[in-house]
Amino acid sequence: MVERGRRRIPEATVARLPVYLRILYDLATEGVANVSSERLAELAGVNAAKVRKDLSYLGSYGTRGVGYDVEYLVYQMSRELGLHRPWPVVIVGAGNLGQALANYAGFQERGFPVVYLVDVDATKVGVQIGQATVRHLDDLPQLVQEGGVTIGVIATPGSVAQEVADRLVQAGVTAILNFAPVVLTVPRGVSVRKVDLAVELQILSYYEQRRSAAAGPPLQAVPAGSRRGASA
Amino acid sequence: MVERGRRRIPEATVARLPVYLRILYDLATEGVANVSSERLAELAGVNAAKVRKDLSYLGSYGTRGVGYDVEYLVYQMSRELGLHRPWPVVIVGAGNLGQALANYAGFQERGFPVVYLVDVDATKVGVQIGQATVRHLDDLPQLVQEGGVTIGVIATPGSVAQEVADRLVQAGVTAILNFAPVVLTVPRGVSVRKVDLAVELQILSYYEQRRSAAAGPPLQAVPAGSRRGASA
DNA sequence: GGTTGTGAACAAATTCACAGCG
DNA sequence: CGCTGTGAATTTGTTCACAACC
Repeated sequence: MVERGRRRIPEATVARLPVYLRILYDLATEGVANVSSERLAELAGVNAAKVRKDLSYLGSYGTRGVGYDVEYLVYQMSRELGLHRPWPVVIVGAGNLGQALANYAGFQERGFPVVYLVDVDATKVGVQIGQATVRHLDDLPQLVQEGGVTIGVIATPGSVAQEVADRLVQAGVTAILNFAPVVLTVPRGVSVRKVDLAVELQILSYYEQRRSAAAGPPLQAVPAGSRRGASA
Repeated sequence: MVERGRRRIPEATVARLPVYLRILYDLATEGVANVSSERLAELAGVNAAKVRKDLSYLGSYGTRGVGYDVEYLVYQMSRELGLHRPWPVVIVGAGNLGQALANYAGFQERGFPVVYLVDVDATKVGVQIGQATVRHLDDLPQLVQEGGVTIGVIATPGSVAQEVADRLVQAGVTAILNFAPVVLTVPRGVSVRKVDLAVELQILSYYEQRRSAAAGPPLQAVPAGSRRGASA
């Protein structure tokens, strides 16, 4: 039985841990052995107190007066995020976006091998894209089973996204990353994260519009404004 | 002089408005003239009180006992988000992702025409992708000027993302959507939003790992768990 | 009657500030 | 002395619950 003292980590913190992790990897690669919350905060573009609080949810892995051991923190953080093992992924939708995602090396590198790319278009079936072969949507249950897939990525048009989600869940997938501009309904216990590219631009648009309304139209100097939708 | 009673809308609300807007468009297309906060909440996957509070930041555009006029709400919301005019976009990086984004019709449709795709690779220059022509990175200042571009999308490898951001800002861009897995540093007043695909998967991984640790490994039934990273 | 709009209660997240420890 | 870890204070976001109004 897998059992540990499982703290519940706040959502906001969970969303930041992968960012710290990437930075820690980089530091490790540069041969940096130790890092302070101050430095890590600077690299992550956040407040140092926030870093310390976030890391404290993992346990007390720092050393007072010194900082955090980079390697050890990478290890603990990876473990907590479940990255000690690969999570094979299936991408549904072999259009532009699906293909680009399948070709994106970052998935593979960070432990999310794209084992299958799935589409309804029979003419695409069999084609090799990145590490993945295109298979037919109807084979989903079998593929999920055989590939040990628990995470699905939806890269289809919005019109079919809900149906695809249903089929993914039916096939046994319990986590979905949705690129379709649609709000998905899934059973309780299934995780969904959404990436809506146009929504991101619309959010930027809001702050752009405010800028121009505030500063008087045709000017591009930056008048020391306050924080905007920035995550810099 | 552009001047209005400019309320400051909370960030969390700004991030949801585009979602409501898309739903309202769909409703309008279906010929629905009126919608209640309850119904809109259901479609957006949120709480009805939240919808009302969010919409109240736009002004009092509902009718008690009736609901919200769909067309009118679309109009007001678009105006507030700055969507009454197009925001031409330049995408930097003509790799897989950059090309997929340039081909994505949703940008154009929602008022973000991709006017240029920019790359350092001279062999790509001149190629037509979607509505955009590939141009050389060195032409950025000129392109931004001529195209009236204020929003840039970074679809390059992480290693050059900061430099690209600097050049975008230098060229006059004031909002950046960053797909590179890097924390960007930009001057105050420049908006940045980040989409990190691997980070999204790592967040899902956390909840997946928790699931398997909790339920005992090889099982795929859903034991009525509590809410997870879901935005369904 | 039905639904909005909003103060007030509550919850989550962030930041402060400092005791505790290496 | 320096930096972590964390209670306490503050800010931001969510939800409740109901008066106001059509």
